[in-house]
Amino acid sequence: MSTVSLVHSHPCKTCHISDVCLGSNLQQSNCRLTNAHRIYHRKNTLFSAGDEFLGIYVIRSGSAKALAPSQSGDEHISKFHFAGEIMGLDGFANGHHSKSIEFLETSSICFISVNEINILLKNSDDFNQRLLKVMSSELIANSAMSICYSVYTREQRLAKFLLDLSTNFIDRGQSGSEFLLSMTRTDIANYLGMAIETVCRVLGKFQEKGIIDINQRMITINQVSALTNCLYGTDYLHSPEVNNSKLDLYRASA
Amino acid sequence: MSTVSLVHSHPCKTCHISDVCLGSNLQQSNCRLTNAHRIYHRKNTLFSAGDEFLGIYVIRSGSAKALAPSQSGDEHISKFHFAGEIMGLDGFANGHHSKSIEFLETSSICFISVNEINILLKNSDDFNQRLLKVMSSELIANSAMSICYSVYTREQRLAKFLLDLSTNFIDRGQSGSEFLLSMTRTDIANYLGMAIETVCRVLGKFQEKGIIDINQRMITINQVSALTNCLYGTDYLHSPEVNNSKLDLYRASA
DNA sequence: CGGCTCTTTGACCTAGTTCAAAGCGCGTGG
DNA sequence: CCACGCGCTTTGAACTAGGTCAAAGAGCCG
Repeated sequence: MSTVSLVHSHPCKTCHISDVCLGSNLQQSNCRLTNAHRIYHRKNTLFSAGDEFLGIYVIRSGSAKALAPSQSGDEHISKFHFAGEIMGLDGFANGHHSKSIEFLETSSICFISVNEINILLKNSDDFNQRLLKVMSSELIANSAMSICYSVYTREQRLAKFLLDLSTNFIDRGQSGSEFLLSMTRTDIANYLGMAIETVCRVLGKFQEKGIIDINQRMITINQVSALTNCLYGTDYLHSPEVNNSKLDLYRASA
Repeated sequence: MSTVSLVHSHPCKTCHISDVCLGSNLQQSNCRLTNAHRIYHRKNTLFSAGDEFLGIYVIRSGSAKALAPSQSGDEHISKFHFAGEIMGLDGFANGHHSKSIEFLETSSICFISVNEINILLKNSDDFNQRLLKVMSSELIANSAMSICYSVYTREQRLAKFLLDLSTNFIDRGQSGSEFLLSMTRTDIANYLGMAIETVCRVLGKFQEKGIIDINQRMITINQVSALTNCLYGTDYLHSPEVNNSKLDLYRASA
């Protein structure tokens, strides 16, 4: 099993996200990847729609948004990316990216070139399986988003958004109940397919009910159960006489 | 390069969809696949959400719908599948299918088992690349659907739906302007995230304008340009004084 | 012919958009 | 240190696209 060639490099085995990273199997072969640790800042672009597909990118820290261009000129945010996720998988289809990636905050990025990918595919069954797994998972996540767009109310969309963020943070060892949003309300509205005013109103309603506290970009989720109920249960929000402890109880027994 | 083992089999090189099929590279190795040519009928199920991932399925003829279950009990149609397409790619993520597949009409299916996939991945770079390509393309198509759900009006959704169907039929060598819908209005409504009544009304409007003719499940598209205008242009439908030849002209020069 | 599923049409109603305007926090320059 | 401007957020009021409800037509099969 050959070692991937390298220039400016960083051994995967010492990377702090190696346990979630697609490339973590590379530890075994003590491989190093070129271009690791490149830093980008807010509003920087990783690549643009139409750019040649040079490789895939692992986000080590920070966050970014994936923008799909539309004929009408404006762009649709198709995904927010967080640490551990892979960006650029859309490039396999035809050698060009169909979306752009723009960072929301200072972020550290690890690059795996097409050449390196091909070598890894040839030499590592594990890498091969992981890549398929990642792409398959993305397909499933997309399906979930489609359902969100096509049948959820705006309240449900925001509930799902907050819950997804929360589990995302938990997965990365951070607090799932208190975190900072790296995106603007406008970004959220765009991503969820609703008007920015509605985002504000719904978040306001959640806060009124005591389900969350929101201060600028700082979010505290007080009652996860109320959010899951909003998503899956019958209209919890429209029966204000039900108190919160009951909701929590209901969830625990469900 | 080894040959894939087989039981009841059919050589890929003689398959009528070999030029669009993922497995067509297998021609080179003169491989055969097990379980080829299994026939399913309307309302038959290929697999259900939660079922173990045994392999992927190529649809040789006919059509099917992919159903994503939701907590509320009802199902969302996440995709219609036609000849040449691969079904079951969602299984790579965790070894189980997240969606069900139900046939819309009598269909012929070719099965490629997990075992065969792994052998192919090991022995054929081409297969490997194709599989990534197919999944990446699916990711891109999903993004397009997300935009459709999140920002398009119901008219635009139906325009996109008809145009997509049309190009689909053309790709398979059939007429893109006259074809039979294999799905019900209810299916279309579910897929596009709208009420069935709205589907009827919009289709009725398209017909009134002379853009399409629709008779039961039989569709004739008279003016592709009007549909693309509906999708991308400014509100064509609300300026009835513009006649169709002008629209066609506009499109040709665009 | 009766019962079935699927489709169409009409009338009403509401969730969510659009438009308008004001509040608010933060960085920059004087 | 303050004032100004700018990007972002919030809130209110009016409007509408599209959903829901209801009922009737239309093909199809035993």
